[in-house]
Amino acid sequence: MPKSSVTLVDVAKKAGVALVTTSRALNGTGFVSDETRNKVVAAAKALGYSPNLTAKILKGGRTNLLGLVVSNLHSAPIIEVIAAVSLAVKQAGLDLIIYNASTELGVTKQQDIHRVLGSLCEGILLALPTAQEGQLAEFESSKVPVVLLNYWRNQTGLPTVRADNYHGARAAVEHLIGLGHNRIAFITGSSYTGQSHERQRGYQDALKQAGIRPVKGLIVQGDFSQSSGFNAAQQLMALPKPPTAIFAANDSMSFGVMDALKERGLQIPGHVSVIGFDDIPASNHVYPRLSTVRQPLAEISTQAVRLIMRRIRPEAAQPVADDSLIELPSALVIRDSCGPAPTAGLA
Amino acid sequence: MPKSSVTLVDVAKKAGVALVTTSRALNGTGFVSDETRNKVVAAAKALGYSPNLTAKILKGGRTNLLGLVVSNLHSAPIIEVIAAVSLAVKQAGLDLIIYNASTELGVTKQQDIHRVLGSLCEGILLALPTAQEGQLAEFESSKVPVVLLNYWRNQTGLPTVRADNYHGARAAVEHLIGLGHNRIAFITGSSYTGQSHERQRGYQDALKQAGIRPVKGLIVQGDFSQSSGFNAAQQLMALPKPPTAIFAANDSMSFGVMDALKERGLQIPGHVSVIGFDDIPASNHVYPRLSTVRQPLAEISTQAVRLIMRRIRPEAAQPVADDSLIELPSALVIRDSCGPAPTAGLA
DNA sequence: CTGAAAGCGCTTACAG
DNA sequence: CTGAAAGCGCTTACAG
Repeated sequence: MPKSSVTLVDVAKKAGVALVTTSRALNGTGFVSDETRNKVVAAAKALGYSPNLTAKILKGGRTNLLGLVVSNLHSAPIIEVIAAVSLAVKQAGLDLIIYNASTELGVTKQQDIHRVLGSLCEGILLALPTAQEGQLAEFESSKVPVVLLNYWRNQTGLPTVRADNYHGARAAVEHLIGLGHNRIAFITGSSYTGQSHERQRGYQDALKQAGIRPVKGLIVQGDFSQSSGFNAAQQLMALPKPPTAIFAANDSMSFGVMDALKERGLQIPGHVSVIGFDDIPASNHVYPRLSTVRQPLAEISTQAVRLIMRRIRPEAAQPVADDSLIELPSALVIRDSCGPAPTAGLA
Repeated sequence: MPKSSVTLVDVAKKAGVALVTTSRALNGTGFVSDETRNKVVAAAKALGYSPNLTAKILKGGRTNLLGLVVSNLHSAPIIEVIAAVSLAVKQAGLDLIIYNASTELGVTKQQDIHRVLGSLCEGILLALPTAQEGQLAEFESSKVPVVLLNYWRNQTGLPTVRADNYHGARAAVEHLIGLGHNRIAFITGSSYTGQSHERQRGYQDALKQAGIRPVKGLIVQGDFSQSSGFNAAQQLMALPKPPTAIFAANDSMSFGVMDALKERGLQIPGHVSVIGFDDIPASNHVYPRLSTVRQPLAEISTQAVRLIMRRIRPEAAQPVADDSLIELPSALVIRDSCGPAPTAGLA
């Protein structure tokens, strides 16, 4: 039984003052003479006192804790989000607790998350791209503020901060078109996050705008994984008229595409151009360096934290009109994986 | 003020029974008639009651929470650890809270971690390869059980579960020697985790055992990052007598090595063999697929959770002799990036 | 500037 | 099977 924690009364006794004075001395609340404070602080230190957070919370005090729920640790963007949220929360002077709600875990009932985080945290950030309506319901009636990050799947009453997938995808495809490509393939991601759909819409509108007739076979189903990108590229390059450029719905699939292309002895971008979406750190390290669309993950995270903070510390926030949906622009990042379309004569 | 949470007394009032009965009915503790239980459950549901975790904790109840502290989200192995620990904790019937103690966050004083996690969790797992003695001191006197994962940096009184880096590295180098290589380079990781040191020791002993004279210039300093692997490989291949095989202290650096080799037009493993350490998921997806040494991260995580569980739920554990240091074997994984040493004649 | 009292929401003995 | 009481460790009014 490691139940031997020292409490405030122990410190009070040792310092020879009242319990309440001890509390004040340690928290810097109210008036305490310097002499008393020093005595108390010394006693606390001598005893190795550390306050019991839960008692504080129960008393209605602020926990200074924010919760972040994530559902897929094996996705590079989510790691960026975690890092950025950690930093933003720190800067706001609070602490962050992360909860892994991976569905692989099976047993994870959304109710658990809410029970645990709901009574511990002052606010909750949800990075749950695949969450279904039912899962969100619990949070919609939550007593603590909740914000959604990069959520596209359904309508929801919850405030949301996300990237503009549509215009980012358009920019990628327009870049390719500008390089002279007109046989441009698209590899989709999993359909259930909604993000892939937005990117596909951007792809299709860019083609239409340029007067390029869409070709059915040039859209291939992927699932955001590197190997699905590999397979999709295999399939595309086996076409009678293979594409000269491939736009994958995320960077991971682009890596798979590059591998498949290299295995066929094809040069990037000499023979085929490749462009991705996300701009994860690895994209700047592969060879050739991947052109892609940058999701403003850091800014999304910062804004989401700002939204939460505005709700839990209204006194420190400047009023803003409407912030129930913030959509941040994605930016084209041009590196080395896209080049001019090979001329027909040489192809 | 979202202070409108329904409490046990609300439920009790609505159900028309005493507070204590409500508690029992909801927790399945003690005797409650089916009729009463049904009434209570119905009332709780109608009110949308969700128990206040902190009050439970304060009463000395179990929190059913374990904490995991990590320090570098941008390392692939740590992600595996998080995933595996999440799963193991789930299977043990508890919940996991993750705390990001990245030093990039600057402000993170170890004390915060301890204060927050210490009063919330029944046990704490520390995946802090770079932690210094001082940082660990706080945890050594902790009232809640603490276990270290993959810690090598210093001596510590804390129970530790880790991979056998030394024999894993030896196996990697012996594999290379078996393929006829005798100019084998080693790229170190950051020195401050202690892991790189162990791997280097394995490298050196394998060479010695085979009667291969160590060459100073064949050991190059890296820092576990992909780009440091790239640079190290550049440097190595610029040597008058470049190596025919490169052993990098982790997989990320191996990727950098491969990129550097490809950029020089060298074939892997035709011209140069490459082997890494970790076996992160990407290693099976790069081209060519990377031979490496597999850290038993999943098993390390499982064992660490088992250690904690034994301490916080002694009744459910079978007694074991000594478990203050568990070292799990690393396994050689042979894929496509290592081949026979090019014969001098052809080189 | 310091202290005695009440209470946060819950559970654990102790009585019926 | 059900209930009244005490108390977990702390903080916030309320009095001196």
